[in-house]
Parts: sequence; C-alpha cells; structure tokens
Amino acid sequence: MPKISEQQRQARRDQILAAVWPCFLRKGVHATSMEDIIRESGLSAGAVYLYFKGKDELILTAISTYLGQLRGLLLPVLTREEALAPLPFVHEVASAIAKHTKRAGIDLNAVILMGWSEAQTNGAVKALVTEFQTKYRDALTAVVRQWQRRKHVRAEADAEAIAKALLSFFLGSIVQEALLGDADPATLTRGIEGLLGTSVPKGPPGGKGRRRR
Amino acid sequence: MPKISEQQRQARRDQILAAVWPCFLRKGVHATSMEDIIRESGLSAGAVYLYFKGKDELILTAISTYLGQLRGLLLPVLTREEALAPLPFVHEVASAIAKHTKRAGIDLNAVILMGWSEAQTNGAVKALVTEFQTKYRDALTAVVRQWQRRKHVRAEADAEAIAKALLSFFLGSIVQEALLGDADPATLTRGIEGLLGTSVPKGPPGGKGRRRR
Amino acid sequence: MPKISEQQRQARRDQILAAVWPCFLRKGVHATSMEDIIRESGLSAGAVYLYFKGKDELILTAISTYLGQLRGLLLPVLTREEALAPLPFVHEVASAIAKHTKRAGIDLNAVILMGWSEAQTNGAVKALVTEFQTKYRDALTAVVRQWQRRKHVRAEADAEAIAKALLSFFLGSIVQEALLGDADPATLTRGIEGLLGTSVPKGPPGGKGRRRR
Amino acid sequence: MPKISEQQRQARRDQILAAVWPCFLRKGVHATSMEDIIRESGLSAGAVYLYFKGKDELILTAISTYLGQLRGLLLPVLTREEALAPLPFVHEVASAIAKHTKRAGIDLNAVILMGWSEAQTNGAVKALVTEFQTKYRDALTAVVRQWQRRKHVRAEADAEAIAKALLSFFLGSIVQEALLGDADPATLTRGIEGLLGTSVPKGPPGGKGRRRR
DNA sequence: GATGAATGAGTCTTCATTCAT
DNA sequence: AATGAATGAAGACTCATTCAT
Repeated sequence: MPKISEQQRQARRDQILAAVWPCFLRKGVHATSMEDIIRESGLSAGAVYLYFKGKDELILTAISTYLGQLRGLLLPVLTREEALAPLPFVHEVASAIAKHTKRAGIDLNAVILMGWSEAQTNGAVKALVTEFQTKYRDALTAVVRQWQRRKHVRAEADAEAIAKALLSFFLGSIVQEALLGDADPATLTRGIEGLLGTSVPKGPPGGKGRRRR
Repeated sequence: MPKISEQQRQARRDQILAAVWPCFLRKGVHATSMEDIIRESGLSAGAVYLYFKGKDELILTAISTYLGQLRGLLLPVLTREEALAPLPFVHEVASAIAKHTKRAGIDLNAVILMGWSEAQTNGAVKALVTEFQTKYRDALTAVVRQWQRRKHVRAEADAEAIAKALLSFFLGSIVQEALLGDADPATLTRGIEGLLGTSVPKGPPGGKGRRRR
Repeated sequence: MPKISEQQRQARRDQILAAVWPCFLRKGVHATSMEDIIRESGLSAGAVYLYFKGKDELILTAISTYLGQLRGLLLPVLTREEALAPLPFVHEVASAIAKHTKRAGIDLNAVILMGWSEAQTNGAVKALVTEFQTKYRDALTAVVRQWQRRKHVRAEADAEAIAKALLSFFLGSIVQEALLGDADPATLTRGIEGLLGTSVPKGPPGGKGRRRR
Repeated sequence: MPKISEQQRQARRDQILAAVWPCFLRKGVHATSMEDIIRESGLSAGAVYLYFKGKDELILTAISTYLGQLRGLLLPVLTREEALAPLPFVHEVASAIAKHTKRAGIDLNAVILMGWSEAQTNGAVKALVTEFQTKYRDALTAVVRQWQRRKHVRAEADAEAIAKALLSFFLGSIVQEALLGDADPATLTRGIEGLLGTSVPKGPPGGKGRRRR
C-alpha cells in the first residue's frame, strides 16, 4: 500500500497552510471562504479536506504553526545561557518578530492580532495562545532573575511583575506596529531606555495591597 | 424628513448598539449573525435596518462607540493640567479600562482586541483605530514632556520614543489582561516600578538607526 | 407582533409537504435534493428552512403525515361498532388504500414501501412505523375477537396470530400492488375467500420443524 | 482480454459484494458512500471500479445476488414434485427466509424491503424484482392447483387469486418481521390455520368487478 | 492488475437584506 | 415607523469517479 509518505503529506499540508495567511490577512479569518483558500492553494476542494478536517482545523493549525515559528524566533534569545543585558535584550526580542515578517513576507504582527481576537471566542485557539504567553512570560521572569543576580535590577523587586510589564511592552509593540507601523525595535528600545532613567520620586499610589515593604 | 425626533432616533440606535457587543463577545464579530443582534436587541429585522445601513455600519459604529467611551475614560487622566507622576500615572491609566469593564459588564479588553483585528481588514475601522492611537500617543508625549520638565525623566531623552514605549505598555497590558486575566493595574505598576530601578550598564547594541543624534 | 397565523403557517407547511412526495416518488427519498423540493414547492430555499429544520425533519414529517392519512382511512373500518364479516372486512380494508391513492394522485403503495425502507436505518421513522403497525394489528386482533364471538372464527383459535396473518395479507398487498400493480382489493378478497374454503387435513405444525405427514 | 481468470474475477466481485449489504443495512442504500463499501471490502477504490462500473451496478448486482439466494431458498419448496399441504407449505416457505437470515448473519427481511423501495425509482431493479415476484407467484399458482387436485382447496376457486393472496401473505410477513420482529413462521402458520377455519356466512359485498363469472 | 490521492460538481444549509403589510 | 416572512446568493463540506504511478 504505497500511501503517500509522511514527508509528502507534510508538504501538502504546508502548501495549503501557505495559502491560509495571505487569505486571512487580505479578508480576515472569518470572511475568508474555503474557496479563497482552495484557489490560493492551487488544489481542489476535496484535496484540502483530505489534509484538514475543516475550516476550524485549518484556522487552528494556521495559528498554531505561526506560534511555532514565533517560538523558534524567541527561544534562542530567551533561553541564552547568559541573558543579554536589559536594553540589548529588549532590542533583540523586539527585532525577532520584525525580522521574521521581513523574511516570510507575511505581516506577523497582523497575524498575531488576528490570533488574539480569534482566541476570544475559540477555546482551542485560546488554549494555544495563553499557553504560549504563559511560557513566554515564565522565560522573561527567569531573565529578570538573572538581571537581579547581575544587579541590573534591584534584588527586592518583584520579578514576576517585571516580567508582566516587559511582556506588555512586547505585546503592545506588536499592536502598535500592526496599526501604526512606526514602532520599530530601535524606537521601542530607545523609549524603554528613556523610561529606565526615570526617577521615582514618591511611592506609587497606595492601591489595595500595593506596597510591599 | 425624520418621522421621529433625533432624540428618539438616537435612543433606538443605542438600544441596538447595546445588543452588539454582547453578541460579538460571545461569538466573534463575523460569526455573529444579524439575527443574533436582532434577537438580543428585542427589535425586528426591519427596525434594525431602519437605523443602520447594514452589518458593516453596525460594526463600525459599535467599535466607534466603544472607542468613544475609552476616550472618555482616558481623557481626564491624560490631559490633567498637571500630569501625575510616572507611577501613579501608569496605575491610573491601567485602572481606567479595568474600572469601565467592571462597570459596564462588558470585557473592554476583549472588545479592543476584536477591534484591532477588525482594523486589519476593514479600512474604516483601521482609520478609527489609528486615529485614536495617534491621539493617545500624542497625549502621552505631552505627559512625558511634563515629566522631563519636572525632572522625572532626563531632559535629553526622546519623548516620542518614550510615549511609544508607554503606549506599547498600555496596549500590551490590554492583551495580557484579555488573554491571561492576571495583569491587574497594581501588578503592572509594580512591574514598571521595578523596571525603573534598572541600571543601564552599557549602551544598547548599536543597531541600525538606533541612536538619533 | 403580527406573526403569521397558525393557520397560514400550517398552509405553508402543507404547501411544502405537498411538494415532497412527488419528488420522493420520482427520484427516491435520498436521491431527492432539497433543491428538487424547493423548486417543486415554488418557494425559496430560505422559506423551506423557515418551516422545516432540515431534510431529516422533512422526511420524518412527510412520512408521518402520510401515516396520519392512512390512519384516517383505516380507522372507520377497523373500529366500527360491529365489525364487518371477514370477507367484506378484507375488501374494505384493502380498498381504503386504493381509494386514497386514486383521490390524492399519489401512489400510496410506493410511499409506504419507501417509508418501510427508510425505517430500516432511521430510528425516528422506525418508531413511527412500528407504532402504527402495532396499533393497526391490535385493532385487527379486536376484530378477530368479534369474529370469534360471532362464530366466524373458532373460539379456540389464536386471535393474535390471526391478526398477524391478516396484517401480512394487507401489507403484502401493498407490496404487490406497488410492484406488480395487479393486486386490487377485489382479487385479494377473492383469493382469501378461496383460501378460507381450504380444508385442513391434519393438525398444523406444532413446534419448529413441525409436523408434516 | 482479462488478465486474470474468470474465477479470480468472480472471487473479487464476491469479496466486494460481501461488503455491500452490511453497509446498506447500516446506513441505507443511498446514504452508503462508495468509501464505506471500499473500506468494508478491504480493497482500494480503484479495485472496486475495476470490477464494477459504478455504484449503480453495485446496487443492482447486490440486489440481484440476494434475489438469487432467495430463489435458491424457495425453489426446492415451491417446485417439489408433490407440493406440501397448505399449512406445512406456509410454514416451510416462511421458514426459508428466517433460516437464511440466521445463517448468513444478514437480515434478509431488511434487504428485501430496501430492494422494493429501490425498485420504485430504479428501472433495472424494478425489472429484477417484478420478474422475481411474477415467477414466484406462478409457482404458487401451480401449488394451489395441486391443492385443488388434492381437494385441499375447492376446485372452482380462482387459483391465481389465491396465489396472489398467498404471495401477499408471504411478502407481508417479510415486512412484519423486518419492522416488528415478531412474525415468526410458527405464529404465522398458526394464524393461517385459524383463518382457514373461518366460515364465510355470506358472499362478500358485490364490489365493482368482484366476482368474475 | 492495483493503488489511493486528487478532482470538482453537487449537497445541505445559513444569513444579510428587502418589502408587502 | 415597525414588522417578520421571504429571498437567493454564498458558504462549508461530501463523494462518485478517475488516473498517474
């Protein structure tokens, strides 16, 4: 039984997936019809359904695939033996997405935005995305802890809170780049550099359980 | 020649718009059918089309309305005669959205995410959103300049880059809250506080056009 | 809210149902497409789905409706105060279906055959059909008991077994009429009349492989 | 020029046909997809089409094959040199189908019902089925004539009408067994036995062309 | 002969929108 | 102004059949 080889099978799936994002970016995830994807992929309707159960699986796989690529981009930076110092680190992380976008010819920022939106109403996608962000944030926490050990950051600071703040910067840059197109890594880095020089004259507003000390 | 007063007309539009976000949040913008909205609004199909041209106008107006509410929330904080100091400011801005969400019973974070995604493929929405973010960022720049005058931030820092970074931070916090649900204003402020204490040992890696002057 | 009146609603349903059997008889239940029914009904696709959930409901209702008509035809004969004598009874029952077929212009025999076949793989239809046949047979049993009281049939005979045999005659006539077209009520009655004159030389077979000699 | 022997060819056809009825009985003739049959047969799509032109031929052959088996079951009983007496005859015929069903593990009653339904809209199947029933009825007529010669049945009775009635009975028993499952040969025979003892007090109502001479 | 991936016409169903009342 | 039944063009998906290997 000379079934198609696993390799060929994956090639077909890739061929179809390669057609998905151009469509999604052009018309939006839900406004894209299967016919759009089918035409773009160059295959027949039946063939697409031979490799994917239906539109839902296609959406899920498309998002999952891109999250995987993103992971591949960020992993080296996040898990370096010795973490970069804060500003180089920010620059490096912010650059990863920009580079990939340029390389693949797909606006990864827009892809990510659509993924987040999809996650709001699609449980499977939400699981994917939250798991990714959680891991991402955990890695950031580890980096912050290194910074603390290396005295870049005060030892008594809340590493997790800092990781959350850092993640916000990165996620927000994606939004800003997708919508305004002028939030390049260098600018973000410079902005954060400016912020880091900020003096903290008074304690922050006494929120509920805010103050620690 | 309107047969009803402008006031009544607006009341009807509001009634319909009030039905839109619950639907969008439940099923997503495009998976929501007109019938969903019609049922939720308690009006008839015909009535809805009497007040809105079609689904597109409904989407646009729904997003526009929420941007308006957001503007109302942020304006007082952003345009205070004398801007808050950095940490209180961060806390105040981050709180604005959380408060509104609690008050209106609508997850504003999710609404905003959907709006961004919609903006990717809908020109009218994109115009709305970019205009909003641009104004928001300009206001942030003004605040940063105040900080510089008050020596919270170094005078030679790039105020616009800092505003972009700040905007990223706020936008990213929306994402984080929508997806992970654990990015409350207090934690975020604490994270920023921790970051502000960061020392910048070396200049960041001299990327492409990094340093302006 | 001037919804359509229940009467109008039923009229529409009838209009659609009236289109169903001509289609089913022409092409078969499953080879009939919704488009066939839609075209035959003179309505639009949407309208048909406004009155029936889908094809399954249409099939079920179509069969149910015809069973109802059949019930209406048979009830008067089966539940007469004083049952007809055997031969007139057979003739009357067998005529009921023939008459209806002529009146409605729909070959009820074929309809019934399709219903039976559908029942083999469609639980809801099976429930409908078996319930009908069971009731039908119970009524026959009651008639046979009357015959026993009136000495047409021996008192010690098994009334239920006789009812089963009678039902077989009637059901089989439907088949024969649908396929060969020459099993009219008069002929069936004459055939049974001939059988009734049969002498039973030996006792009937007792158990399974029962006596023969 | 067949590349394989006729014997091998027939073996392959049998292998495929063996897969057909299990599928048909499970899902219905038309709801069964070629893929269902292909999977059940253990062959490839191409192979099935090598031995059968298409689904239509498969349906026709499947029905034809089962009619052939039925013929094989009934022939010995119907064409005995000396026909059985009425009650043993009824029992024997009714048993034939039940036995086969048990032996082959396929519910022959259901198969037959589906065949009849298919015949309503498929000319080739109709030809097959009517030819079968006609022959069957002719054989029954011959049996009835033997009964007349042996005085089981009155000589002046209409042998053909009696054969039609008998055929109805047998066909109807198939229906009853398929749908209610409680029409076993013994019960049916007992029912007929009870009927044969029926007295015919008056002539049946002089319907249209009832009595011939 | 045998395989099973590929095809694409056709299926059921939904849904934004209209319009007679 | 208001209603909601009706429309019909898409939409997602299936499946009998073919053909390159």
